[in-house]
Amino acid sequence: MGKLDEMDMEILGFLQENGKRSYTEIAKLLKVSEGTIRTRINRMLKDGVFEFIIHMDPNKIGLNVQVIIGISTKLGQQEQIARTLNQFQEVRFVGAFSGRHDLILQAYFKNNDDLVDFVNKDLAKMDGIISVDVSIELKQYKDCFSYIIE
Amino acid sequence: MGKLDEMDMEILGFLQENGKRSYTEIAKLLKVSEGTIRTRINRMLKDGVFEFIIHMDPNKIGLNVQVIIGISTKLGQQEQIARTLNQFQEVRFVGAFSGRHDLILQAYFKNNDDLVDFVNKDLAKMDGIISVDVSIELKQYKDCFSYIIE
DNA sequence: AGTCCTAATTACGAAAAATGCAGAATAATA
DNA sequence: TATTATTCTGCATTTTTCGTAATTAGGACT
Repeated sequence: MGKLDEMDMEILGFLQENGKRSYTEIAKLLKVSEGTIRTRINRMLKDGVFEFIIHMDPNKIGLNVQVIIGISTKLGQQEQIARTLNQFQEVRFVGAFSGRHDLILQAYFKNNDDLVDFVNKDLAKMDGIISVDVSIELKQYKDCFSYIIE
Repeated sequence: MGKLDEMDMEILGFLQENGKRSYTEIAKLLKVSEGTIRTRINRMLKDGVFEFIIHMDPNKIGLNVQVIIGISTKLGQQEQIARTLNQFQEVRFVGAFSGRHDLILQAYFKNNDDLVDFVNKDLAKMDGIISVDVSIELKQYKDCFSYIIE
């Protein structure tokens, strides 16, 4: 999988501003042909460099309780716990981390009851969890997906 | 801003699988006209229900150090600190939380040096920060954007 | 029921974009 | 320089989007 060159990064730069930009428009901006942009975008998609998605506002679709949960796990059980967490639709993000918590996850719930059920039933059932540290989001200041620095 | 009905949620359900689906395709799937899908998508975009974006793999664009940082702030200075954090390109997410940390942020860096600079220079300069708890991502298990549960 | 009003849906032609490929240009290697 | 592989361009075809007008559906009210 070849490395990205300057033009690839510029294409990503335009797309991160607006995922709906057309090949044609980007081609005009970069003064190359439409086919060039198309080839490069398809290659990057194939290589998993990026994907076209939608970003929904959780609150607007009824997911009003957003949390970040730090989990300490018993040695050797981290991976298995992470895989179990993966399977929950409510869980948006799971990662293994160095630092205070072994695993950190982000999850969205309709309401507090659903969160409490998740923590007290689903998490409580899992073997190998030492401790759980729940942080409930009170206010969101930033949630952006444009992290190419030009 | 009206509430979303069943068809809106179905449209979001299709788009969350693939942000490139066409009006035409979704229309066929839901057995309505293309114009209906277009009208509804445009209304949801106007209302901020969702947006079309790309999701880049940080590692594939050279951002190999991903962190979650918890920050404890002095009373009354949280908002101002959050706004300062917003301005950093490296910072992808900032929220105010209940729990152990007042603010939690997610950020991506090219390398450890850039992370260290951010923590020891940028964060250290900010007034009102009591403590900082850096967790470095070792492995990502899940990072998905499909959180409509059907 | 019937009328009025509003919002949602459909229909359709025109413009724009995506797609599939062939051929030209470019770069890389021997 | 010749050769090969890769990238880029140009163009015809198909598909999608877009603008808009006509139609339909659903209330609210008499």
